[in-house]
Amino acid sequence: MAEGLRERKKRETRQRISDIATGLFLEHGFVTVTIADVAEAADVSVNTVYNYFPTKEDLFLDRTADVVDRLARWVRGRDVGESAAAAVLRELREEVLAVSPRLGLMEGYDRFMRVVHDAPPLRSRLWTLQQEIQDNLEAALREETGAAAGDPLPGLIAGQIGWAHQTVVATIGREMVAGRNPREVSREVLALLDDIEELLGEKVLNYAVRGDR
Amino acid sequence: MAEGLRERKKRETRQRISDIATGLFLEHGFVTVTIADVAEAADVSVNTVYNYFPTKEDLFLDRTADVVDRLARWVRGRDVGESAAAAVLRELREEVLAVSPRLGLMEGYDRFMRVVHDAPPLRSRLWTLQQEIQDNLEAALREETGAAAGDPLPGLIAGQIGWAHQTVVATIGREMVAGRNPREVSREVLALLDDIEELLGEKVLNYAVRGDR
DNA sequence: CACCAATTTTGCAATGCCTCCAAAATTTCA
DNA sequence: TGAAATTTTGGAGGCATTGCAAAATTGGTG
Repeated sequence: MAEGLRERKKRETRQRISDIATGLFLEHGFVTVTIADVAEAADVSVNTVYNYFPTKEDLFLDRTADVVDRLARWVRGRDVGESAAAAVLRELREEVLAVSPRLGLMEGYDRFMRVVHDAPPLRSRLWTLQQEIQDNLEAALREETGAAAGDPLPGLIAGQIGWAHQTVVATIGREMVAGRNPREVSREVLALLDDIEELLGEKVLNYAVRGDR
Repeated sequence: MAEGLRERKKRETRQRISDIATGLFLEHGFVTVTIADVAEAADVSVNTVYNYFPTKEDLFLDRTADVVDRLARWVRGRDVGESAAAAVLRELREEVLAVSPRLGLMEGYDRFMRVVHDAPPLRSRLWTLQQEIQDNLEAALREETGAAAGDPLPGLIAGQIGWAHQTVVATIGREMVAGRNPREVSREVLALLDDIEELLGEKVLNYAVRGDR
């Protein structure tokens, strides 16, 4: 089923606005660039920008749909005999070892993080994102373990796993902003992951182990 | 040395604005009430409000000076033979057992939390507060342990202890908003603290034990 | 008391995010 | 081609926040 001209143009317009906005933000910072600037550069009206993006932050932090499910997906996909925490640590190690851009291990990520760093609204947005990640993780843990409704454990475990993930991401961001190169940071974060695993309690590391069959 | 008339009036004006603002926010919510409303109710100009409070959020979240040091203070004051985490858990248990208003265990705290709950800027402010608490804790841990500059452990331990604290505070807030009464919540959170302690790793629970002498 | 200096309060203008609403332009389809 | 649906646009306005300079208040001095 072919996609209509209308849909295509909408998608293109949206993408163009997002790209131009991102470019401007990377160049001049988030606070400096106004929505009017973006609109003018994209050759649309200010209202059209608001047609596609509810807030200014959405212009910069667009592709976050897959990251909100990341931890939940990793947990649901854990191996037989593997716990939720172990699965997340394993996936984290794989990404870090592969110097994956998904975690920010890429050339130019420092510029991106710097923009976020000195724009409070963007940092605030990342916090709510982290919250969503953790909520989804908690929901996944509840489903996977069939925990009772009043059981606080899934929330607590989600908090611990979320902390580990958040710590890794934050460290990568900090080091990249500091000007380090991705491979260096990768090596360092692998060591950090070992430290993190050593800190986690047995209960955490053995929660929601996937049974046989 | 007596305090001049000028200083006294300043302090009084500031307090009056803060009180009136808090009252209005509790009554009508944070988003609904404008700064102009506050100014009019306090019988000052809008600019005078900004003279005392940098942002609207500061009108509601004023007295936060002591809370940013809380965890660091608790750690610095830990007993001989007691670890940092143990000290924080002990202090938390004492506050919860005493149904202390400092953690939100008081009649009327639900209204306060409800205002925060549905005002994104206020929640955002609380996140930065939590960050400050944790940074101060990390600094305290570094001082107390004399950890090397590059050692990631103080930061990680601060993260774990901060998580425990944050979890307790968040739970209290959630339950109070749900309409539960303080004593009930106190009992529940004591159980939660046991769960939390069971989840923490040995390394965390034994970090920065205060030596003899 | 009268006056000067420091401090505080206030008014005014402006910027920027964001919302609402209705008119104009564009695209789809019969 | 023409009506219907959709998108774009313009304009007005609310609100937080900032900057600036005038006006009011206060403290101390002669």
